[in-house]
Amino acid sequence: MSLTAALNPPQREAAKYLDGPLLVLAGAGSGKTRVITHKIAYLIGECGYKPSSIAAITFTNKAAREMQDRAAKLTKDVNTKGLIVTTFHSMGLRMLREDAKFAELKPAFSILDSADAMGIISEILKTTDKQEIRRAVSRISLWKNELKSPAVALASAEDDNARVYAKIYDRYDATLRAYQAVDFDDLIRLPAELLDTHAELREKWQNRLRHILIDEYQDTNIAQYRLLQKLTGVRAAFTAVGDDDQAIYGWRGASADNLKQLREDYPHLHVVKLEQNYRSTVRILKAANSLISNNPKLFEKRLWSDLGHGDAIQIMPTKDDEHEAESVVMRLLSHKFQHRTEWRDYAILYRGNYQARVFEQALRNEKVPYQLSGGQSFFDRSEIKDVIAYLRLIANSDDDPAFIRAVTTPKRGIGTATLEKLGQVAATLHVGLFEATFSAAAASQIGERHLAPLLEFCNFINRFEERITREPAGELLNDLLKSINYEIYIFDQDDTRAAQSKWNNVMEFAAWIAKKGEADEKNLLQLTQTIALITLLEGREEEEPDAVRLSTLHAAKGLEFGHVFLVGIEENILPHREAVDEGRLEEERRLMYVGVTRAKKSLTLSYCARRKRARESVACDPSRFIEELGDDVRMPDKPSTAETKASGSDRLAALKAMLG
DNA sequence: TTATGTGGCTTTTTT
DNA sequence: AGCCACATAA
Repeated sequence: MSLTAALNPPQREAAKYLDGPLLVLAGAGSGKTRVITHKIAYLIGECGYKPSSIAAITFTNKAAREMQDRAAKLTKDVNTKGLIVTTFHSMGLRMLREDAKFAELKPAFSILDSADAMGIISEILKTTDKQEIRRAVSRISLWKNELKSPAVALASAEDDNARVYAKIYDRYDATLRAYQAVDFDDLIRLPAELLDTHAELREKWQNRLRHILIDEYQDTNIAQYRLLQKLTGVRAAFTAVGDDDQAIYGWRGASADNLKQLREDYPHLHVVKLEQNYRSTVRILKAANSLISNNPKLFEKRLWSDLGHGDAIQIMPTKDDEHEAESVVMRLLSHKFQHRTEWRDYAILYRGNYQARVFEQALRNEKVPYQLSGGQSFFDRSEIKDVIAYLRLIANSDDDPAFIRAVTTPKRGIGTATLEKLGQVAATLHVGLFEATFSAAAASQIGERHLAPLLEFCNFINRFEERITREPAGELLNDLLKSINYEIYIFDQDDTRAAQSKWNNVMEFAAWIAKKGEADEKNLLQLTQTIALITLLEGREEEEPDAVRLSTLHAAKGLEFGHVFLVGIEENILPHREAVDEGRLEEERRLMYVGVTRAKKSLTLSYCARRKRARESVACDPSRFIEELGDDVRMPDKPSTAETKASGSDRLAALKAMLG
């Protein structure tokens, strides 16, 4: 039995094509992941590739995990051990750890998260204005994603404004180097630069990897593309799979131009189009096609489906955000009752994470199990970040942001004034805060009363540093938590309920470390070095297997659901106001397109007449995108009165009565 | 100098 | 509802 027998002709062509670079233009629901997993199976099972010579690269850890699962299932009789399935960022991290010295980094360098990055920028700019900081961070990020160094950024700056930002970029990068730290963008940019400048590294990696498959290619940026080019070299053995209509990461430096660029850079590029949609009904697909036809076309592509017409797309006008959440949940309940579906068949998708709150409340009120995806990561919670700060500092004593967080949490009598002084000492000596603590200058400039706790803290860290590679990760972490009295600190800080939840998170983290340490035979140092890239969902996914999914549109890409509710489909939200102001309407439209094409059987859109924003209530208009869905989808003539709060609860009561 | 309490202000998307 | 700046107490 051929490993590609289950594919349709273009899918099979894509899976078996090995004569050079391949671009698969795969519309929504056309079997992208299927092609990639089958190709992996084919390469290993029929072409004799070693699993470890194949890399499949995705954008999120979740997608990577799903791909790993599907590939493993498909190749039951084929051994996939060693197969590399990762995100661009973890691939880059892997390379950078291995070849850190070429980048003048110690192997235990730290990875700074966005909060750390914003903190550094805030210091440089001497401001706390979030808007201003975010502008600088995003500017720098875009430069990094274009592989532009601070010097190049400065040279190519066109006005004073850009020159100022370029100088900030320069100081920011110097700061990172001093901390022996990298940010998320560096995880792509530095490996790409290393391969560019070091032939020996190029050779090493090109020999190791014989075929690379990239999912969601439309969302790659220049740095990622360059990394791919350097990894594949002249053989250019890669399969890029993407859909320009689903490019939604332009703000992160991704550009569908990369799709065009491929054609120019690889004249022999073979292109396969997948146009049959196996996911959605004709009605949903028609609306999606109608919507996206308002965007200029890069590659001509016509999606079709033979899954029947299906239900009409529903539009739900509501009074305000609370009413919207209640109405959606109610409609969901009645739909589930009528169709005998599972909770997991439903998804509620929205533009911004903040929109989730009202829906969570409404779902909780009705005891509907739900799972929140995207949003704040487990590792972004303050209590987890506290613990990680200790680990980071133990691993890398140059990591000043980690030092500051750890030394002040829990409070140990060291405040801003002392840290300020220590910072000055460190700056004149050109060392980190940790090392500066032990200097003669510190002894002379910082009073005994404040220096003593500093020294005690640093010695404490040193003692753990000696143990970190020797003792089991779980035990050592528990020891650390006990030593800093973290539980007491947590319960002092918050009321019992909040504290308990925080402490539970810490315990969950500790348990996760212990388990991971044993399973992968990794010590605490090794675990610390990968933590920054892992998200909450990895460990918790199975807890609530049958639950309604709450997700941002961005985080929903690549997923599909029987029944989808797109909520808050209003001007200023989708499309987002700033996106409209800055002329980025097309990407907003693609975001809407991604939402529409998540649905298999039914699609419901909702919007509010008024919405609470900050403290006051503001009037809202339905999104222009609703009209663009085509004649088949009609706006109701006037805001429906059928679904007011009162009648809503009545129907809900009736429904509950029926359910007994 | 450090730790804690209060009032004003705010929300795009993610590795 | 949460975060930050600022003011005040220890």
